[in-house]
Amino acid sequence: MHSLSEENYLKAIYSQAKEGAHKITPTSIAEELRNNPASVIDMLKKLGDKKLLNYDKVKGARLTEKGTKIAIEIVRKHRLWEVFLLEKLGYSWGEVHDIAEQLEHIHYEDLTDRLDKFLGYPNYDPHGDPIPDKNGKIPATKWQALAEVEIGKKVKVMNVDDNSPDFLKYLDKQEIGLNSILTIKEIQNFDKSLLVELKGKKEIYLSPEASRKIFVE
Amino acid sequence: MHSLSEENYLKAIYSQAKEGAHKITPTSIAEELRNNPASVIDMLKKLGDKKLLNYDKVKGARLTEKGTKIAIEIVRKHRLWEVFLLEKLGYSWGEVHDIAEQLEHIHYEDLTDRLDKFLGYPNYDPHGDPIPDKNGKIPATKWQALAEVEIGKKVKVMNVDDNSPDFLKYLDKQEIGLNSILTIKEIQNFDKSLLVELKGKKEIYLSPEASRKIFVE
DNA sequence: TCACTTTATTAGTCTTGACTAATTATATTT
DNA sequence: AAATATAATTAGTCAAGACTAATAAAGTGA
Ligand SMILES: [Mn+2]
Ligand SMILES: [Mn+2]
Ligand SMILES: [Mn+2]
Ligand SMILES: [Mn+2]
Repeated sequence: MHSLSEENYLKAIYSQAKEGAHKITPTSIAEELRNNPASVIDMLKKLGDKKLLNYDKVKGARLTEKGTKIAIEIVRKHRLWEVFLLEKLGYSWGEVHDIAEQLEHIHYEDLTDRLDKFLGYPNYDPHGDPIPDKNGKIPATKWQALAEVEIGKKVKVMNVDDNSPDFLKYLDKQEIGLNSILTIKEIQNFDKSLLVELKGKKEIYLSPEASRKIFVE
Repeated sequence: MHSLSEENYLKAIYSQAKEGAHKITPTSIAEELRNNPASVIDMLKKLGDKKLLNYDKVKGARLTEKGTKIAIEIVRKHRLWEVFLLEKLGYSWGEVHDIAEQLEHIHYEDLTDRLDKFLGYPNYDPHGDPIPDKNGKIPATKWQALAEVEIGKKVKVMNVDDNSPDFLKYLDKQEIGLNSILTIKEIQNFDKSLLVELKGKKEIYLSPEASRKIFVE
């Protein structure tokens, strides 16, 4: 098996690739892992030796098939544990991420699949992120940032792009969660803030930053 | 928080004390952790500096109150996770220990107590070991080794003293588990093997080693 | 008591995965 | 193009936690 550190690197690189980063650099990885580029370069060398990725200055870091597979397994575990923590232990969606960050590194024959079964084979985690299946297949999702939605449209919240406790607590306070139904009432000209109607409840203003982190269909 | 390694040392020392070891030495700890006495001495120094234990050559290692508290928390987590793995994920009692060995090191506010609640506040783990409560209280148990039971007595299996997959698989094959009802039929003179009747099922021979690891009431 | 065996301890190394500081490459501005 | 800023890389260090080999201390048996 791979060390906790190695796994976190693979996951970080995978997630940047998934977000469409055109080049994954020591600096970008260091930022994500909150460590420094010199450390990252050491690790890139090591993971390169293990054939889990290729790194060169021009193309940046790219996971090999083997590396991708491992990253996806960790993502799968992470998201399944999040579901567990929310549904079975009653944590809020703002708390589950940090705990799953640890649980994702527990390895044992069959553990992930049993957890999956126990949870009833969920397709999405508490933040609306898709859970890879046993074979690493990930349901494609094609949601739209709330910021892109036209005025007047009625949409459903499917995903949030920022799992930080801060942001999620902010949404909790606004009473926005997954599956909330929103209608765009106004877009402020001066800063692109949105005025949205939260179905049946109230109207609220959302900052442009927030509206770029909320995905809907 | 303390490192995974530190926690494993505290747990090892705690468990030897619990078993009534009159002196806990670098060698005995090294044996339990499958590492070597020189490493243990380094760690004893470190844990001593942190006031988690006192070590001297004559008295051996003794946990302080603070050290004991931490050890009990880890034991609590370990046993609760074992219950989870058995009851919710369907692992056998021979598999749960190794997984719990990893899970016991996951830390997060409230996690243990929520798990406890989710599991319905169990009192014993899958091996019959008592689970410390929220305050570290451990239900006293006063069971008898099967090896000590008189001929003719009918007893119930309450605990097994060896959590290794090997031993537990051996018991599975004999169809002995927690709560099995046994009647001692014969004690072989030449080696103290027991002939026991497994209620309603069959008669089997148990080696003296096995009968010292099975606790009954 | 003396030789022998077992334990404890120290000293020195090693690996992992960080870090800082210095250096070299690349990009951006002027 | 030169000056400047940013990014990548190298070199050297460090702490944690392990190990081996060497030495010191206890314990045991004859
Ligand atoms: Mn992680
Ligand atoms: Mn998530
Ligand atoms: Mn452990
Ligand atoms: Mn147990």
